[in-house]
Amino acid sequence: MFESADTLRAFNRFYTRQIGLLDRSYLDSGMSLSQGRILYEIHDGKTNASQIAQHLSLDEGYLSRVLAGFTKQGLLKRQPSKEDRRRSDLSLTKAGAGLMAQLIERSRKGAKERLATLDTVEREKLFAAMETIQSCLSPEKPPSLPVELRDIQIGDLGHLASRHGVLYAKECGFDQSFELLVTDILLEFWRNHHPRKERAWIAARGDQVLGSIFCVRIDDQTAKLRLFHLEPTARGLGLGQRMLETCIGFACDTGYQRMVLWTHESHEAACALYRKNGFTMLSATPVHNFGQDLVEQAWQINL
Amino acid sequence: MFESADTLRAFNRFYTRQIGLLDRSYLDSGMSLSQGRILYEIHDGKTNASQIAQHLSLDEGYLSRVLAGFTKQGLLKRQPSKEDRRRSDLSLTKAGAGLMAQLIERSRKGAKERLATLDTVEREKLFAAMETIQSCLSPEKPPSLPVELRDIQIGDLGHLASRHGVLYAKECGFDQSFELLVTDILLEFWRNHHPRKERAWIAARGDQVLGSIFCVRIDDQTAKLRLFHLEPTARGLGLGQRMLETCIGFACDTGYQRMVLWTHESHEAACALYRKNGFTMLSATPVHNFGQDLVEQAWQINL
DNA sequence: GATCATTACTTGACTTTGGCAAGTATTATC
DNA sequence: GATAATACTTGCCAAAGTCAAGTAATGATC
Repeated sequence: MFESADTLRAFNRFYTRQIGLLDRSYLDSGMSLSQGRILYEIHDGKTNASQIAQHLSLDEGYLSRVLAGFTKQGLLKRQPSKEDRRRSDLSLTKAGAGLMAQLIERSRKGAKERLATLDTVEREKLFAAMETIQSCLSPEKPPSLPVELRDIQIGDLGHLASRHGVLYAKECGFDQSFELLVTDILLEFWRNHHPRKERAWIAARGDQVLGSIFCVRIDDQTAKLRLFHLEPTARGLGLGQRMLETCIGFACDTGYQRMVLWTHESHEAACALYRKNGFTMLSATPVHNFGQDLVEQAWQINL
Repeated sequence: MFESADTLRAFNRFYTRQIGLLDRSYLDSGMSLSQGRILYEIHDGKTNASQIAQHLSLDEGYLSRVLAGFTKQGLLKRQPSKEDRRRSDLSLTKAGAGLMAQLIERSRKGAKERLATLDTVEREKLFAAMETIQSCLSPEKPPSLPVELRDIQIGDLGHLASRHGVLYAKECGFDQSFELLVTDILLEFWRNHHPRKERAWIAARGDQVLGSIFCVRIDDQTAKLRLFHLEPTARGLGLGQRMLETCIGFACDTGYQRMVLWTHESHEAACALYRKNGFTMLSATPVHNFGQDLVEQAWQINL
């Protein structure tokens, strides 16, 4: 059986090979990969041996000898540290810095060659992907951005219409008319919504939109829940519950007596959530809509 | 000065470290990383030594000795191949397969631990990123999908509105009203466009939308070019020119006498493209629109 | 302020890794 | 049927890397 961990393992194998190609005789310098990495770390500002040993997880004995070798070749200066006389302060000599500059140039050239087969679009995607991986796998990774429920902003209208259209097409086979309907609803909301009695929340992490929920006014006593959706990848995190609570809470605070909503029988997860939160189903009607046979349901909750 | 190649280099360093952590004594098996990789390749179905040597870029001499070692330890069976008697067919013994299963289990456990800190959304992003990197950097990578100019489909309406809204907000400081206007135009097009006299093209690579261009009817003699845009990452590939040619070509074939368009002075790249393709500017009018002071331009070409 | 533990290295002794070149048997190619 | 190429194998060797023990300095504890 396939496990998601295998995806990570496959990538590790892939990138191990990728790096292996750069390996033997680091950039034709006659240095090993390890030596090159050590020199790079000094160039990069590491000033003592144990830092480097830890960062690259190298044996200190081996490192010690490599550093002695560098010193002998005139690439490295070592001075006993003033703060801590056990340590040596490491710094490159002119020759060392010169060599490093050469190596960096060569490494850049290699990287450029790799990138040459890619156009701008692919390159952007590649870099974005690399950043994602680094931020996900770094042990010091900043705790992932919190999911916030924010107000609607530029770009959301179209994005929500698009995602509703695509997801309902994929999951329920809806045709284009559904996207148009959603667009109409969104336009109407933007142009005419009552700022205090109506509100939309976008669930977002950073600039990634995960879902939406709207509360709109039917009359002074009745609010309507609309455009509730969650991206498939964001399901199962309790986010739907949080959004629903927020929306019901707003309707309560605003003074509505009840909240209604329309949905379809096939949305089982959503229906379960409505029921759990105190909604009851008022009616179920077979209809043909958006190119599909559906059972439309009306739900209500007293606030 | 920073070069984009440095992004790749930094990622290589990052992942080298990442892999280095798995390195010494491969998963506590007493095997080196290389040995572990070799065993894995046999498990994975490689049946002869030169295949493995090539895949892992290892020395054949070294490989030969490692395989001899495995055989001695009872992990590996080697039989002279029937098709080619220079080769040996490699396969794991029961003991070898058992060890491999253990190692895979251990490796999975490690991978799971890594992934445990991530939630579903982040994991999805991580896997998508890994796939991107593999497909970009694989030497055998399928030549990147071609950019096609396709018809409009479900999800495009909202997506285009959103991207127009966001890009114009970012690049020109436009306010929300622009996204609403674009949405109206798109809705109108979807609902009422003349199937033979009007047309939209979406520039897309796979499921990634790169830009759009529309040709709509003003009257029997006059076509109008609308909603021409390119994602920033897709600029400089000659794609704009291709889209413009396609659009003008369609207007010609359809029997229009001329094509008009509206744009703003600040869109210098687009204006240059229009001029290059035979458009002339008819008028320039200062206006206040979308929250900005703009110079609106009308352009025309005789077909 | 003496003692013990820890850190930052160094050194010696050793094993493993893996590169290079030369050799053998087999197969492909012209 | 000669020549070239492939699929290994073997010997030789240097470099890479490990392990354990040692020194000197610092930090922690009572």
